[in-house]
Amino acid sequence: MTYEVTSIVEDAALVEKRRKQIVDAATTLFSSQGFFRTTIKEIAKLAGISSGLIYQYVTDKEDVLLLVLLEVVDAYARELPAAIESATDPLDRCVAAIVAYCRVVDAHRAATVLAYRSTKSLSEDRRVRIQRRELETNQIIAGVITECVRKGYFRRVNVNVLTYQIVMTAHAWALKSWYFKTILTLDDYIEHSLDILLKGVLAPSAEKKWQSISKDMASPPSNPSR
Amino acid sequence: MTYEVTSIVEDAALVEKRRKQIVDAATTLFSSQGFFRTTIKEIAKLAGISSGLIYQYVTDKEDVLLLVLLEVVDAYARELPAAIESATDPLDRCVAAIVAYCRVVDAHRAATVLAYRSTKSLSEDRRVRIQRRELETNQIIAGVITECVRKGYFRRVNVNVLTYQIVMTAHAWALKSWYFKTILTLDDYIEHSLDILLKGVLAPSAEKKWQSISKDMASPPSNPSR
Amino acid sequence: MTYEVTSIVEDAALVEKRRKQIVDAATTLFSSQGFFRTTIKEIAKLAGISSGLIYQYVTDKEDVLLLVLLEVVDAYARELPAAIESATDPLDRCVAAIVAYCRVVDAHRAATVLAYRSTKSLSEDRRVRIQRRELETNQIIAGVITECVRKGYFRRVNVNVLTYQIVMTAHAWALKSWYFKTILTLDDYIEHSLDILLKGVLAPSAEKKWQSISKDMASPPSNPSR
Amino acid sequence: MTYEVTSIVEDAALVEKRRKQIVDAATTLFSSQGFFRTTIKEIAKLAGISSGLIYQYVTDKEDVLLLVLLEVVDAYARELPAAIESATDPLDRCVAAIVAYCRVVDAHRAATVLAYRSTKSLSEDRRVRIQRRELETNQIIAGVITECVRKGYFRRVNVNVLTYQIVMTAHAWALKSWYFKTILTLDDYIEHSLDILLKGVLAPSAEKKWQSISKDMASPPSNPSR
DNA sequence: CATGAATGAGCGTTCATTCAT
DNA sequence: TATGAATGAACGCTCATTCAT
Repeated sequence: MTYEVTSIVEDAALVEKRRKQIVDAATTLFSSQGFFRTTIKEIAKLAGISSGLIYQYVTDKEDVLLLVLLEVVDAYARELPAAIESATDPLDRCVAAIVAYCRVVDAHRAATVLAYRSTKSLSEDRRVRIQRRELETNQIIAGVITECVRKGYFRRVNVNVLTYQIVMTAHAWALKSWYFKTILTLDDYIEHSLDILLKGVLAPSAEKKWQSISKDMASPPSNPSR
Repeated sequence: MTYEVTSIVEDAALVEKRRKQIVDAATTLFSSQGFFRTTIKEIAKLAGISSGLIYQYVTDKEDVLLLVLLEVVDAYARELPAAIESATDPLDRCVAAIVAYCRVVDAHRAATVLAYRSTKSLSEDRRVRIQRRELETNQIIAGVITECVRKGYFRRVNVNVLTYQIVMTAHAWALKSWYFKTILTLDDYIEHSLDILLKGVLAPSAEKKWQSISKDMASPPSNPSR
Repeated sequence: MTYEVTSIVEDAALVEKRRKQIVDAATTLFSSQGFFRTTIKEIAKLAGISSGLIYQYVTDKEDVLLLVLLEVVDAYARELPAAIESATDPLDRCVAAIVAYCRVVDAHRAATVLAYRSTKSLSEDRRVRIQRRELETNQIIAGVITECVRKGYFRRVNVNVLTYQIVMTAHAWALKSWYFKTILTLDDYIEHSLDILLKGVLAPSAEKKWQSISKDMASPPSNPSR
Repeated sequence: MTYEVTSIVEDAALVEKRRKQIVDAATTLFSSQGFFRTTIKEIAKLAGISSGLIYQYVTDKEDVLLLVLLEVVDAYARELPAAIESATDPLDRCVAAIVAYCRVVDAHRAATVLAYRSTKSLSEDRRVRIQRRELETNQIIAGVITECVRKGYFRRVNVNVLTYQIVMTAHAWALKSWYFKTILTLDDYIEHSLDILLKGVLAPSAEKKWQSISKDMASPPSNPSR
């Protein structure tokens, strides 16, 4: 997970450690105050180091933002595959992927919102690096969808549009948490979203299978018609 | 459309005119450079007035942002109802609402993205005002969905979740336009999205009606399985 | 005397006034502490304005240095011609030029030293501008030398080398004033320098004329052999 | 050649070696970028040592500058006497001294300019040490001039002024090399300068001797009247 | 002796905001 | 009402110097 962000310090372990301190502090601060309202000195203070030291591990304030955003997209890239591997049947895998994605978003809620707010604060080339990673993650989801289509579970839909529909559904949990948090839990949200999204693409022949999966899910929608 | 934003100047018509100049300039600049990278001087210059004058119509730089964001959410509040009124049957109204929402987003792509980027730059109370407006707009959509459910067109889904699913679908066109623009047109996007979203909630008895609506739409998905 | 240094402020008279304040303050400070040890805030304070205001009249700290150095070279360009015009005979004019040059240097001692210390702190293009002005001033001296040669007062010497010999003689008064001030006065210095320099280039036929000029000079070398 | 600059390290040979590394690196960097634009890290890197180590051999960054400038003035003090000893006749010795001085300056062009730029960056007491050395070197030249005067080769001129005239002539080759390099070679420059300077002080009786010396010089002025 | 990570004071510069005109 | 010159707090960043290893 080398970030291709150059550091003056050579000791790899130290770089790892310091960067973690910096990124952790910056994530907290950027999330609550935004990139521009956060000062390098605040980051340094929260990270427990001096402000000058940050520049031994990073070239720019923008570089700190890049590191923070990479951390988020990497969390997806790390955790999604693990979730998928737990199952073999395409439909199971698809559901697992969606559930996992939503949970990762929930765990990184602040950082997810930050990505939407701050990606444009990056220089062109750094922004492109983030977008490339997002596409890579999306390919994982697109992959399981394609499996489902091949296996005849899904009717023939536009895979890319469906992929983003799923992605946006997950992101919405973070982006609109100020609203959702007032009306339902994450598990409810996942249930309802799966219900809406998958019902729309299931082939008739797969509906029975879906119902059994649906029933197995831990906490059934508590309030289906609110 | 009094914005509850205090102005020193009393002549209402002049206030209207100046604010329009300011908001237009600010929208352009905020969208391309972001809130923090844009200076009051730049806004003044583009608006064709002096920087000092801005403070006769606004208390703060943040106030300018508020005005800009209110403009966007108002565009929804203005144009959605118009689209809905064109039809009477709930399903037609629902489709019309979704299509209209997507088109409004497309017309305000930059500003929509801006809303996601910059809402958090507002102070708590101003942010809440924006969110309240967003909810009001969403109520319009929730309304037509409820109509569809009552009429038996839609099965009993969580109306609020579905509403945001629709909203996020429309917003996604703006938020991920860097990607979508490379693979399909707005019309294609709307088609595919409707296909996925509505199929998932239509009651069996309404499917025939949906098919006829679907067929009437100008440009059918040109590439359904891409 | 437009300095081709861009200012944000448009009122020409104000620009003139503020720049004078800035240049005067900067000249004092740069001379006593050097360019790098002097801060913008110090300049602002001494100039009686705020630090931010400086950037309305200058783009850079380096720009302030440029203005200061231009002031010095302009002093030469302004005062030399005046001194020369006072006489018509080439030899008289040449002596007048040298004397005048030495006096200008004396009046701008600190700034002259500054030019030697700090010209290299300028960016390439700004340094070139200064050098070009220096050459222009030198042309004035080279001109009177050429006149003297044509008139047969001077034997045929390398005009450019002699020109710089004269220039360096004058500058030396500033550059080595820490030494000269301990052993003689400016007038003495001029006398001795003229004695050495001109004797070396006078044609035999002009020696009589030189002696009469020499005798006319106010304060004869008080200590010819020290 | 103990520089009276205190070092923590005791091994004299090592001190010598390290100081040479440091001074060599610093001379290069100071000359091209100036004292303030050069960082201790850059010096350390070019010297092939760590930045911390420099402080074992020097107390200050300013101390490094002192060492560098002492090196230059020492070059004069070292090489001038050698040049003079090659001849016995005062006039020969004088010419040899001037020629040698010019050549030393040429060999240390960058460092000579550096001395003019940076001497004032030193603290008072360190600056005085440099000036004292400069005066010592000048005494060598003043010495041969005095010899010439005693021997009747030179008329009675102000020895100190003439000494500095010579010194400045040599320094000018470095200070104004941006100009001279475009119009003549070092040898031409020396020729012309000697021609102007010495002609002005030669007693009539010594002119013949001067002419024979002059003729012996390798490359006669190629362009005497330019 | 030597290293280089760490510190933190201090600088140039920007820009929202004010206010005399 | 309108202007734009003026203010000054605040920020990102640099770098001489120290010190644990």
